[in-house]
Amino acid sequence: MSAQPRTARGEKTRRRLLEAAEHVFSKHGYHEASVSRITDHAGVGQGTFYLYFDTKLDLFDELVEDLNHRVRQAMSEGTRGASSRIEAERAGFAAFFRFTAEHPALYRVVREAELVSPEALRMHYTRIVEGYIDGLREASADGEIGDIDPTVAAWALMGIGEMIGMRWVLWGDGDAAPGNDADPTASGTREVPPHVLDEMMRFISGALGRPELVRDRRESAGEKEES
Amino acid sequence: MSAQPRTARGEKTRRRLLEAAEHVFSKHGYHEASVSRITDHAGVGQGTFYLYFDTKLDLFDELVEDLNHRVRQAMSEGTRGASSRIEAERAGFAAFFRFTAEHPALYRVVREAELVSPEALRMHYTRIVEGYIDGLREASADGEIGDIDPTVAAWALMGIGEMIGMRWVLWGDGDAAPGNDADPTASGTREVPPHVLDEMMRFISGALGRPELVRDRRESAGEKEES
Amino acid sequence: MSAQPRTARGEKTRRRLLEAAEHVFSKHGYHEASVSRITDHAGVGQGTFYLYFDTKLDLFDELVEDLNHRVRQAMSEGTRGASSRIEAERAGFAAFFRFTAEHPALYRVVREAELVSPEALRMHYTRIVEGYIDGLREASADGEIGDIDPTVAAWALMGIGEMIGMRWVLWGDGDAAPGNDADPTASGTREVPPHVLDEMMRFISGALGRPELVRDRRESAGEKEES
Amino acid sequence: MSAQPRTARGEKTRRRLLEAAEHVFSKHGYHEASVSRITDHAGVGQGTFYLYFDTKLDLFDELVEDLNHRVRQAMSEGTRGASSRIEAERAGFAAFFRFTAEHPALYRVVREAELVSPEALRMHYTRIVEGYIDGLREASADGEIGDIDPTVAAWALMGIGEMIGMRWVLWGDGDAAPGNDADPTASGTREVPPHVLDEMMRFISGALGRPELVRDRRESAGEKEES
DNA sequence: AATGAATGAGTGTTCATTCAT
DNA sequence: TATGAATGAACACTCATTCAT
Repeated sequence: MSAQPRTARGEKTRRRLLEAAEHVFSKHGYHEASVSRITDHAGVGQGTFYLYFDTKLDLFDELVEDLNHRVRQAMSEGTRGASSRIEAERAGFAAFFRFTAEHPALYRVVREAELVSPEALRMHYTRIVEGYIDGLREASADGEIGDIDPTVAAWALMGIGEMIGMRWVLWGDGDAAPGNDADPTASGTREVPPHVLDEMMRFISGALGRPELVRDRRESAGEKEES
Repeated sequence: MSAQPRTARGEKTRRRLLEAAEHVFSKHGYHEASVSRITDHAGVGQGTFYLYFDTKLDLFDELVEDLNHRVRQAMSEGTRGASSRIEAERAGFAAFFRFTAEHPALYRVVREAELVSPEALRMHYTRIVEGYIDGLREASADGEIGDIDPTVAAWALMGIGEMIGMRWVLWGDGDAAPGNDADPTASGTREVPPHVLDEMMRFISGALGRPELVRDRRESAGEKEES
Repeated sequence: MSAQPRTARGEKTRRRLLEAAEHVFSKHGYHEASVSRITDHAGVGQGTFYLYFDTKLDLFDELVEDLNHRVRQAMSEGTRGASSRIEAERAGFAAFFRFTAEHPALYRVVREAELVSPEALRMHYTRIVEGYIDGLREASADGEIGDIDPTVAAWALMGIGEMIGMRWVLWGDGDAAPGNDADPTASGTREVPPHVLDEMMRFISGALGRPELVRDRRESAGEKEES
Repeated sequence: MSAQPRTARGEKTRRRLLEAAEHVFSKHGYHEASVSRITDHAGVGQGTFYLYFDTKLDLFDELVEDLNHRVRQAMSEGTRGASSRIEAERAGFAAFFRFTAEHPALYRVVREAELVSPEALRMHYTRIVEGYIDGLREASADGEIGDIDPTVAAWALMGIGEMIGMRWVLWGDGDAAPGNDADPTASGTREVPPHVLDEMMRFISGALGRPELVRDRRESAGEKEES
């Protein structure tokens, strides 16, 4: 594993490297993000990198893990205080999208991980999914949702979140002219439009076996628009 | 675009390169798949590559496009003859998973595309999604499904398919020891277990607003198991 | 040596290649002028090149020789009918500059020849210089010029012509913004400004030992300007 | 510009590369002088090159500039203490020829520059010419030479020096068998024979409008020989 | 703890040339 | 006569990593 700093100064340097890495990875991806670019961005010498990380891949794995902690925390904070499973789901997705918008690295780094560090990627998804599964199981026990297989449902939810996030957060609302090579991060600040979130939640509510919730909201909402 | 061969011999060589590329890209990803590895695999000289493709990226784009045509064809063939939207959906997913199992390149190449050729990736997803949208709109007009926003639903379906495919087709059934760097293609021959497909379809049926179908099937199925 | 065409059609193809070569060499220099660029420009297949020339260098040598014939012819035509050596000299230089303006290849190709085909370059200069020497010797015998060593004088004249040509024909009049990478040929259409030619001839007249000619012209001209 | 070394060790390495480059460029010209040949000659790894120079062209430009400084310094040192303009001119040319003999790179590199880095070449000639112009203007003000246009005269002098240098320094005295591809540097150790320098100076003296100086020397010299 | 110098294997790409048709 | 396909050596350049200071 990578060496742990023994002093406060070292601790600071290590953190600087991690932050620089998130920035550089999220902008350029794993392969284009050279160690020297990272150290330049962190303002340290090139050799310093190897004081704290064994290899570039090492840093990558750590970054994925770190991001994983952070999304999950953001999501669980987002869902705290939700009065129903569906509400919790919605809050969780909203938190996920917000996090994605603020840290596009999540997307770019994680997607590339499939080919760079498959293990890290599986761990990442599995951990998030486990959170879903727990929630779904509880909700099922409480009769809040139908008796769908929580594992399959959890992976499906994971996929929905990832794809909707990519489509609306990462790419923007689709009218934006694509091909903005200049700064791929630029589009990362978008939000998922409210009606997309609404429709997505109706989709999920139905999926989880409480169509009445869906119908309720639909009736109260009155109108609905097309995307 | 890339130069077209003017003779039958050239045509054959070009196809050999494309096939080699699919193999090498799917095994190593874009960055590790060097041009020389591709030409070696195709059994041609390195210079020959540039007779048919301007750059490595050029070939990549063409490959993504080619795969896109092929999945979509596989899916539309799979759905031909389905008697309802839900049945069509199921057949489409089954075809998609089968294709993925046989061409793991789809996954690996496409996921990496986000960082290599974003435009190609957007095109890829967008085209598949458009097919979904059309189907959903028709089904909605026929009263077969609820009035969910077809665009949002389509992207959600795309996400579900991708994630379930990654989880069960690419990774295998989860008990398999991971970390098999030696030949990541190996796990690509798995199938999505039937009950996973069943649960996934129940999830989707509910989502699309015809819970009665769900209930029906559930009752007729009698038992249900956990993943 | 390079093969000679046996038919009229072959003769035409060969000439097309030579013309394309002059164009491409003069625009890009020897190294950047690939055989394929030449054949493309000539509108023939790549293999056709080797029907008429053994190597790229072969073509280069032939081109230098061809250009040499053409400049010398242009110069001797230019001097025909001159009533004095000095007048002949002036007419010769004017013809040389005109030729250079119309065929920038002369400059670019010949200068690069030093490193590509030294023999061709020596031959080129030597032949032109020999023409000068003959003329100077005659003029000296006629008492038209002083008794300067004709060989040294001839090389000096060669140098003057080349440098003035580069400075005023190739580069333009010096006020032109440099760095015109776009089309280096563009500047090749300039002329040597008349007063530069005048001053150059006064310089040469003095050098050749007939200062009275210089004085005469200077007096009749009255004014003189600075460059 | 290219990165500057931050330590003494780096400084030494950079200088080694510059020296190797002069050697290799002067022997093979820009195109044949591969980076690996240069680094081999310098005894450093190939990657080291890019620590100090951004590109091969970068190094080339720097080398041209460096050579330019050095010739001009050699020339101005050579002319120091000359008692007349004509004497200064002679000393300057002698210094120029000596430098050329010792650093054939001047010739080969500079001539190729026309096609490799036109800007560098123009700068090179222009700077030398500016030195000439200053000297000529002074001499003209002192009545030492006629009132020839100094700019035109300066370029003419530049051309004479370059051509005579090529003919007698680079090629040797003309009897030497040409075509010595093996080591083109070999011929670079020649000197301009004294009588060639004499005749060249008579040519120039006449050109600059002080024919009496010419006559004087001619009379005192008595005889003259052919080259 | 920190660094800049150094490296060499590796990359994508070009090109003069050969050859079967 | 003419061609386009094929080649492999060569090139400029990058980069993760090591090491002396």
